[in-house]
Amino acid sequence: MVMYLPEERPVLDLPYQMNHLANNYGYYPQDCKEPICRTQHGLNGRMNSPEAELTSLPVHVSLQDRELWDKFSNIGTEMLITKSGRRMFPSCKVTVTGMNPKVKYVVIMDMVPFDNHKYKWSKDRWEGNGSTDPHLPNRFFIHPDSPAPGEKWMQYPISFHKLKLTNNTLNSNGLVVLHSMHKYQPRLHIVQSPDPCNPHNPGGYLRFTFPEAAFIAVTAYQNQEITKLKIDNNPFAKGFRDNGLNRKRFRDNDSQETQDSDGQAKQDFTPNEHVVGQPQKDEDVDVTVSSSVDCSRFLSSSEVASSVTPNPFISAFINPSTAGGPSPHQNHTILSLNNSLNNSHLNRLDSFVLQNNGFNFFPSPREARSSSLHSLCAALPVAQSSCVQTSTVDLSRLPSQISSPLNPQQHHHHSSPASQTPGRSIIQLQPYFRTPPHPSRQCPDMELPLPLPPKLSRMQLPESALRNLEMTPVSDYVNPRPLTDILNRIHFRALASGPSGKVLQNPPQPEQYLRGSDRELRPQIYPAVHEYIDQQFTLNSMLNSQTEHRSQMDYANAKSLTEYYCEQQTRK
DNA sequence: TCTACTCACACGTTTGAATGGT
DNA sequence: AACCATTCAAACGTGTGAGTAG
Repeated sequence: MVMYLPEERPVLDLPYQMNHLANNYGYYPQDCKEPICRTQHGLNGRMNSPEAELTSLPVHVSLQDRELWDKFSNIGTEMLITKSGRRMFPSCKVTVTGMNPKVKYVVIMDMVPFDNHKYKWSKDRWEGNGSTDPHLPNRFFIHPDSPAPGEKWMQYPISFHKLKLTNNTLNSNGLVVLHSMHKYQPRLHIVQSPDPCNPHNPGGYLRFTFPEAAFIAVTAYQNQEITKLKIDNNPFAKGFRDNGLNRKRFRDNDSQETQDSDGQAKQDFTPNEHVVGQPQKDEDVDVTVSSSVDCSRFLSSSEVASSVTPNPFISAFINPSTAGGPSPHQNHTILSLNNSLNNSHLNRLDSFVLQNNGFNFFPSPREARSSSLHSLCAALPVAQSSCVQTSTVDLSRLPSQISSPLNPQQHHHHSSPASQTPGRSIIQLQPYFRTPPHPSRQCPDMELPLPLPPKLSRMQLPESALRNLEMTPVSDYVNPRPLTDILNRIHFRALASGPSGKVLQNPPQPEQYLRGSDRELRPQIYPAVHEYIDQQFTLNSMLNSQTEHRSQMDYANAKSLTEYYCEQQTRK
């Protein structure tokens, strides 16, 4: 486990080191963890402690590849944004602990402004360049494996490497839209599916931000050291290593760079490196199994009513009769919500959905609108064993300590701005499961046939992990735990995506799965935090928009995802 | 002139279909 | 027929540098 010592982190000589917008709480002591929990009860705003499920769990999140992130952060991370979308490098990979292994969760990521400033690259450093452009509507990247049981989320790091950034506001291909020359930081949302056994329990909602993953969005790299770091660490950029000598186009150019014995350009940013307590590479044995799901759809507020297909995972439950069944490449959804979505707009959306579906599940459009986050989750499959309870949190009681990612010494306490945080912020939810869960939910998912896992990419394994595999003593091959772990994880993913693959003979039992807390490597731990209510509304609104689609669903006959796919298979 | 941005390009990786062997 | 390993080509991800717009 790697302990993170904020006081010892290097201070980057950049303007605007303080993060005024990112309600971020990465450095709370664990007992300061405060959740967001939404419920239809508890108007008093108090957290009914024993009843809280997700929010009462010791859920912690830690960012993976801290060594790499620190290298970038020490220089000033830049992320390329292009019209067609660019992946992040490093990508966000997080490990989660403390979830209920049996309860299903939706994991979402978005980018939030780091501060109120626009930047410009001046010679060799970033400088402030006026105030920020109007913030773009949030677009949320729902992890393609969502929903999945906590057991699965905790088993291996959750990778968001397929998240793409763009500066094209018109792009509707599932990209997260950012402003160039602005600073952002990733934010993770963990949303618990509500328990159909207990309609009064809408589950909970936690949110985490990662200040050391903050970056400036650029259309072209400004800092050559960042370029060099990317080339040296991103396998896709191998063609540019050796100072580009591998490239035919530049082969004739003489390089002035010093080369090491392997012909690799030496990195020269060491003066700024000050990585505290980072694991040695050889110790870094975490393995991330990437998802094979592709990103291609998103849902913006303006498109809510225009028949945009939501996440197939979700749509399978929204309308099982029309969903297309399992696909080798499920789309996942990015939702775009405009905070300024007004009531009239919402009313129009409600009317549209209700009228066009000829289906009046919601007692009223208003109720549909207020259904919020957990209405979406109600449509998601929920683990049989989940018996979560209702809880309420009084946000006004929560600490709001903010730490600057680049200058942690500047920790300070500050209370939530009155403009952003009402004294007591209670999110009310309406549960939509009105009947007991389908009897087939008595059958645990584990009994389903086990599809074969997709191929493991060498690139998705850290170099150290590869070295470990290559150097593993013979005796270790007798008990190849890493591989079984990988297969176990893939098994879990496959369960979530349907029994469409091949079958393994001995599917592991749930008890065999590693708990996240059992992992050896636990870098920076992020206790859960609360957020300002307006930001809650952003996600709230986002999920409301999905709720509009849910109106097609007959909740009385809601099926689990695996159940649905089983039916699809049987029909074939 | 400067800055921010777009695009085509070359190179490397990933992916899945096709093929052949057991 | 089923399974497995290998091969191959297309698709994709990457930074570069020339060109463009304001």
